[in-house]
Amino acid sequence: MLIGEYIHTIDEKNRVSMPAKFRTELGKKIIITPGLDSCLFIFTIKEWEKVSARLSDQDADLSFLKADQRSFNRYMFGRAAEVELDSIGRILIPEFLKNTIGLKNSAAIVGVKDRVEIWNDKVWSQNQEVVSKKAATLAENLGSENK
Amino acid sequence: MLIGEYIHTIDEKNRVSMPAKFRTELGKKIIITPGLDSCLFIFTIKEWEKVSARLSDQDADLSFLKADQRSFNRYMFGRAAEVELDSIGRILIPEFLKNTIGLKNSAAIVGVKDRVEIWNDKVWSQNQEVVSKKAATLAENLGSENK
DNA sequence: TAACCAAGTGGGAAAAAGTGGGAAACAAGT
DNA sequence: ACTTGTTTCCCACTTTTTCCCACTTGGTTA
Repeated sequence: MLIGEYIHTIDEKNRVSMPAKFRTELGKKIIITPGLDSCLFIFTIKEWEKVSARLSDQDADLSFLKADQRSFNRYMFGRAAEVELDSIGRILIPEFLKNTIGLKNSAAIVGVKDRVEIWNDKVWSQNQEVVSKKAATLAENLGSENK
Repeated sequence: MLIGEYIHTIDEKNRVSMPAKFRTELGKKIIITPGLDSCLFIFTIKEWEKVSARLSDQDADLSFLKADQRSFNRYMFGRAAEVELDSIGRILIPEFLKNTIGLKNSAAIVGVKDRVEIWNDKVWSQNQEVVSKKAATLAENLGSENK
């Protein structure tokens, strides 16, 4: 399971070290896409296949309109990239993805169970501050929805 | 069952000794997360699997489509860490978790049935004072009511 | 009371992880 | 073919983490 938060540098060549703890589970090749809430999503190849199959499943009840589904798919697929880890575990972040979430030279790399997220580190910590205050409430809401 | 309160030192390398009484029950690997009420939770791997499964199920493959689920998963998994006890029973507290609850060089380690909690020792003792006063009042009220 | 043991604390040295940068390989345009 | 610029690969430095050993303290036992 991918968990934990790491702050790593993005160097002038757009390289970032994957936290060592993630490398075994991620494997050598990964898929990186723009995510939601201004971060990037990183999936293992396997996970990506699952996710993309479900997303493009026309019958799936994703609770949004078909037109929306199409645009959403363009967003997810059209801007996805397959990236390889170099010999010491770094990945190269495509320039266009870097720009979409305003990455500079420091990123938060976060394990969220089945995926990894990449954030502008400042945005990440601000977000977490807000969320941690709401955590109790969120937990309760999810608890009741999951019924 | 995990019970009792211990005050232990956090050294310069962020290490804390698990109370010897907890070690057998906790096992070699544990999960440490931010808890509620400004403390950290420590779970056994088993307990963690139960907790995380319950809180994140929904539509597992596409759980990232729901905003609340995303925030909560980020909080839950992004700020969790799998930690191993060293040969003499110490754990390493990740810097980011230490900061979230303002840990300095002394911590209260408390057994709470299925989990262990870690508190800033001052916060812990203040909390306990408040609670014990309430307890006394409660007891008195109960005593007179029970007439 | 001395010797002993278990638990907690501290610190040095080796190993691993993260960072930076140069040079080879490749591509594109002139 | 040559220059220019980008990408990839590799090496080297620095910092952090991990592993191991040793000291201390308090309680127990001979």
